[in-house]
Amino acid sequence: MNIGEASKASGVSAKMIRYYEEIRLIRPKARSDNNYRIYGEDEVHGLRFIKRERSLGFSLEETERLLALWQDKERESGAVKQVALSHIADLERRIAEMSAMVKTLKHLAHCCGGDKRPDCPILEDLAGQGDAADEDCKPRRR
Amino acid sequence: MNIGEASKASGVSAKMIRYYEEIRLIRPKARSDNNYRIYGEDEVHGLRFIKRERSLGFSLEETERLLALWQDKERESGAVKQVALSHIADLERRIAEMSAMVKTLKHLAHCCGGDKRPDCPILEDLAGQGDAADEDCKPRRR
DNA sequence: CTTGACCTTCCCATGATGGGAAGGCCCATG
DNA sequence: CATGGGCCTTCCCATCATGGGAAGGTCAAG
Repeated sequence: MNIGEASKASGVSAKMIRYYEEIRLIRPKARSDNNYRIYGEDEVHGLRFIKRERSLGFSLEETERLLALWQDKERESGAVKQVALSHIADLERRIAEMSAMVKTLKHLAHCCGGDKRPDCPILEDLAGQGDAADEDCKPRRR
Repeated sequence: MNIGEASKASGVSAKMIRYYEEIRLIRPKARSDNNYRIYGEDEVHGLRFIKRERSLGFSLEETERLLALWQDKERESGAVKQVALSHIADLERRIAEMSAMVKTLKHLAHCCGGDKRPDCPILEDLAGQGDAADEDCKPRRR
């Protein structure tokens, strides 16, 4: 199987397959006479594994660990679970951060007339004059 | 004010102040005889504005737009609100993506013994043999 | 006058991905 | 057999926001 065929079979772009090789995640089974990379079913399976991990937000570093655990038939499932739990915690921390941003922004946007007038509590807050903790919108001049 | 003093006053690193200058977000008021950048209160205010925007997750591109609107006293608040709303939508999309990841991972982790045995539904899912839609955990051999 | 704490510019690195150039290989069609 | 198109190869560059560090200039305190 060429790199193009492996790409189609796995859903991973040829560019990325070469990159994963560079950082030692996967290697082609062999090179053909004309120096083309040759892949088999195992490699394609590995690529799909990587793709699924990436879609779950694992970094390539975590991916490397999980890939090693996957190939180690003697692994302890606790090791895998630990990687997963730590990743979950990381995701939840980022979600909480972004949710806080959304909350603040929604409050500001709610208080902003969004019309043709220049008064804008969003800008006031960004400029540090705002009072983001205030539940109510400041009265606007008419 | 030197770049170091402006950095302390604004909370933005000197490195970043220079970078913001390079991409034309802010400029020092002047250069001193010895070619040092000189900042005034206005510039520090601008830096704090940028910092607050970044902390709310705006990209530097959005930051540039909001900064221009901030400085434009004739702006229409609707323009600002639109940037904010679009950013909120973006954040919410990313939160939803990550929440879906967390949900899947939690299910998998819940089903994983996390012990010394090698059986691991997390790896099975990653390998594409799993059944992530299944609400229940598969029975494990004892 | 030395020392240390600043400042300047310039280059490099991150993480994951894509774009593109230059050159080689192979197959099908004229 | 020749040519063209579609692969493949390697190599370099760009992204986004940030930091690290080198090499060299400047300034103030001891």
